[in-house]
Amino acid sequence: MRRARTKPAGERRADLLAAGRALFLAKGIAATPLEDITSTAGCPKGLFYLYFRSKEDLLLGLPDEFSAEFAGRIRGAVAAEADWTIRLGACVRVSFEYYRDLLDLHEILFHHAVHDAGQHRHEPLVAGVIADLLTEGAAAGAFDAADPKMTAVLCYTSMRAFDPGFHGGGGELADERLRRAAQEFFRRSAGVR
Amino acid sequence: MRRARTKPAGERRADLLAAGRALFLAKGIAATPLEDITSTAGCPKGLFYLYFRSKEDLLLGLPDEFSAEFAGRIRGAVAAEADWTIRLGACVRVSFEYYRDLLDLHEILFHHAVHDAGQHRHEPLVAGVIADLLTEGAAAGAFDAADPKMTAVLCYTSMRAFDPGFHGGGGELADERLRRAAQEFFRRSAGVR
Amino acid sequence: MRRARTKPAGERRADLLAAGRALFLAKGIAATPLEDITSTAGCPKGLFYLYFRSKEDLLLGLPDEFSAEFAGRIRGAVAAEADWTIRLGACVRVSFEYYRDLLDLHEILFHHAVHDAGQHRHEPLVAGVIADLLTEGAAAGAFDAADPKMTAVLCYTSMRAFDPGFHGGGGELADERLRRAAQEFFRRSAGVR
Amino acid sequence: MRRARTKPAGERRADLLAAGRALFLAKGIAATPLEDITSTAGCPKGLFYLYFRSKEDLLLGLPDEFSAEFAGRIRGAVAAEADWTIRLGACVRVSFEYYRDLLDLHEILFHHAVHDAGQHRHEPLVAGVIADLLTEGAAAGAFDAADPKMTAVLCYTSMRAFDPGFHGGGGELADERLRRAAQEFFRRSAGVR
DNA sequence: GATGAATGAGTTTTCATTCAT
DNA sequence: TATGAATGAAAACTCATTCAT
Repeated sequence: MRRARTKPAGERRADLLAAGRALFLAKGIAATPLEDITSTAGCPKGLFYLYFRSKEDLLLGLPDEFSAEFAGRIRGAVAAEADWTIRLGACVRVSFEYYRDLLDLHEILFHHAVHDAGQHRHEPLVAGVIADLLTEGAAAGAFDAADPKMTAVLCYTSMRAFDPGFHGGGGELADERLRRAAQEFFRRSAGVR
Repeated sequence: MRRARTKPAGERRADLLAAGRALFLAKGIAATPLEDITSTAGCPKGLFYLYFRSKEDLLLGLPDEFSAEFAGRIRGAVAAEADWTIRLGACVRVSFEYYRDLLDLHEILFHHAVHDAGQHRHEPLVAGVIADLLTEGAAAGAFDAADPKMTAVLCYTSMRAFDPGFHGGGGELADERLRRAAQEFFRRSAGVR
Repeated sequence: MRRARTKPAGERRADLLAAGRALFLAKGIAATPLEDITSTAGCPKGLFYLYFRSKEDLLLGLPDEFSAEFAGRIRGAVAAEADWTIRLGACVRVSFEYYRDLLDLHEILFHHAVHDAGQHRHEPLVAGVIADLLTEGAAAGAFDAADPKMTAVLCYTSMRAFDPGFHGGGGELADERLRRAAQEFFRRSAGVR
Repeated sequence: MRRARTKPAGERRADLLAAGRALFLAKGIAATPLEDITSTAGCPKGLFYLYFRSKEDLLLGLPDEFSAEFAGRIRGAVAAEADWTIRLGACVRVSFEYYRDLLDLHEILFHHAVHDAGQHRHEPLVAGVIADLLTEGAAAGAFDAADPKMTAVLCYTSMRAFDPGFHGGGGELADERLRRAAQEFFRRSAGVR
């Protein structure tokens, strides 16, 4: 029929969110006019305001989504393993992948938030998952981090190195080196026995 | 005399750079109109274009300044010590201080660069200093990092945890914990013997 | 049953008219989106167009209502009295009351009409009632207005002074003074013998 | 030279004010886009915001201008006469003229203000001038208004009858009748001896 | 050089009205 | 009949950059 002018509200909202996500990632927030978002989402400009109060409002909707997704991915990968060291490795692997996909957006949103709503409320989620991993691993006698919570924060922030931007055009080789270094880096930080 | 309208070119440029830095930090790049910069710098709007080709041009001038300053501070602190482990500690200490002052601007510029000029040209400088420290320390038999360069990148990125935003309102206590955890974190990563 | 979605057409129309009246009064015509009207009336947006051709059409429906109501009230009050001077007093009293309730809306509609449909078609009604009073009173030998019709117009317009806005926050005392002054004012204008 | 891209600030502001005045009068506030104002004033859109913070701000600038002008005109005409009854007549004549020119704008602004800033702060000025006339005339033994202040308010509001809209297309004859009736109306209200 | 008024393309946002369901 | 998502033209406002003085 190809009619479908009307879409379920949830889907429309998701389309707009996705369009915003893609465009902010590609060009930055300020450089993305609202009209680009709606045309990418395949809807007229005015419809945007049926789902979001303003451009700002769209921005506010994105971080939660991602932080939750990131945290969920790590948790899932960790839960799939039994051995603590392997769990730690899984955490690193998944994060590496995630950053490759979404870090930039994460960062963009993160920084936008700084100027606006004040503090970064979406970060702790991921750092918390890592902290849990370190704490529980320590309780199980597998790790030995002096201050799991703070260590988790440091581990979390170090992940930004996974952003391809950090080592020019190293290519696959550099990637592989980075993965390996990160695995070692996390193991040492966690104090793997 | 009421003259004094004229200022040495170097000073004017510096004033504008400083004004930009302060305002970008406070409100973000997109949210800072050029006029705010000139009025903060205390000069007429038109004068701006005598010192910079465009707003963008001002942005481009800032990162080098900071990256060099950061790298220089670390290098200085490291050089002031003889023992490798203490040098590492000094590196962490200085970085902590630096981030407290300037991280946000650093980040803002960093992210602006991503969408614009492409790759982050100012990061490697600092990561390079850390890499040198790890490499030289390893050569001296004090450290044992498998891949000093990559480890340095990870160490460098982890420093973002020093951003006060990362742990709500922890206050002095949390700061102290973080400093201590960071020292341990770096020592482990470096593989201090 | 959860039915009751349907309402008699007359009632729906009245609800919308009432909602428009209240909102135009509170915020002005231009500042009142159609959606506010329908939501205040408790009906979906689309339904509006079943009862009115356009927003403009709603506006057009309001003045007649009010002008007729106002004229009717005066006529009623006048008819209830026998003495001409008392009749004039009743006219003033009723007008005072009416203006306190509805002047603003009256004015809003009046002004809207100016730019739109051209001339104020609802004013003459009230002025006409006053003109009748003056003319008939004069015929009965009770009044002596040189030009009853024009005098009636002047009397009618002077009533705008009853708008509370015209004398700040005078309170009850100022109100009483105004009532008294208006009574005298009308008596003199009518040339009460 | 016909250059003159630049204009004295005062003149530009006045041009915009005048353009706004003319257009609001002709089409109403809501129906006048900002761009019409600037194009009428012969300047680009953006320049508007150098002189006014917003469209609203322009509106706010108009009433004072007019109320002062109106009051001034009356005062001037009154001062030019010696006899109190003639003074009253001059007041009516001048007001009649004024209303013919500017009433609509006056009214438009008046009503806009109602919804915005609340109370009509510009009316009292004119009513005050009339009140002075009545009070001083009474002191001189020429008038006899029971409550000069309230009577002045009633006289002032009655002037709205001068708005051509109030008697359809009566033409010159109706105008003459209205002038005459108004003169008589004011004389009676003032209680001319 | 120095100045700040001028410029106008580009953005966000609003909302009356339509229309598929 | 009833609904509210869809539509897009139109409006307000911003601001980097230019340029006459």
